[in-house]
Amino acid sequence: MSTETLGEKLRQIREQNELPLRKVAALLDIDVAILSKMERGERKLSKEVVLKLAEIYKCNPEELLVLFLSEKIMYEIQDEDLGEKALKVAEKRVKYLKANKTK
Amino acid sequence: MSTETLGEKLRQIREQNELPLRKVAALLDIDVAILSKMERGERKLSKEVVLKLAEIYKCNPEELLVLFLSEKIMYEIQDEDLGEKALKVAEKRVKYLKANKTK
DNA sequence: ATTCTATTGACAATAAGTGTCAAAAGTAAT
DNA sequence: ATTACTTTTGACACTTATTGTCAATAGAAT
Repeated sequence: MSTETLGEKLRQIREQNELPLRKVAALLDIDVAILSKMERGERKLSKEVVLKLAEIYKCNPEELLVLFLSEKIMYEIQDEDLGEKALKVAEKRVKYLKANKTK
Repeated sequence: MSTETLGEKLRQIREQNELPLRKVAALLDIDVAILSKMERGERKLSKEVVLKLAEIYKCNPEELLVLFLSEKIMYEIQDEDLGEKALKVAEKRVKYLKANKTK
């Protein structure tokens, strides 16, 4: 199982594409320092940035978005003993909401 | 399936115990207004408040805490299409962490 | 040494969350 | 309808988080 963080994965992709922070930051229209921190997990990524990065690197946004969301989730439950139970309850609710979306 | 919010459930329990907001708020050492808002979902509940309420109402804290955590999770994924996938990834990671906790 | 890249920390600006209070609204009983 | 009690609402100050900007520093490559 992959235990890579989103930031680490994004850095890896950027290096594969041989793009410097400078250029990517320019495309994102954010400061290099922020992007650097995002890749190292010192600053939070936003959904918008993740989507833009998927475009820039021409990769499937879904995988990145799932990782992005799951990290936000992990952050909420931290090391709670009841984390797993809470996840299961959340899953049931999401399914319920999806089933009743149109109603 | 229960689609009740934590606040609604807490209000219900309080009413079953026939306690006014005033008294519970005093026990919690918070303002009545805040408790009122918490029960109606206008203010966020904290883990501490949830635990204290479980004591006050003499009910099992686990159920309340699971609901508390799952609401925080739901808040993060909102109505994201990928929410369910993200939940599954988070679950895998939690299990992984739990398995490697002592290492 | 120079150039390009990346990291760090300080700082200000902004947004988000919290606590306090008092006025207003709702409820029930007499 | 007045009284007593409970609850809701909104304004406000206060604190805490988050975010953006910038410049100095460090690292790597040539």
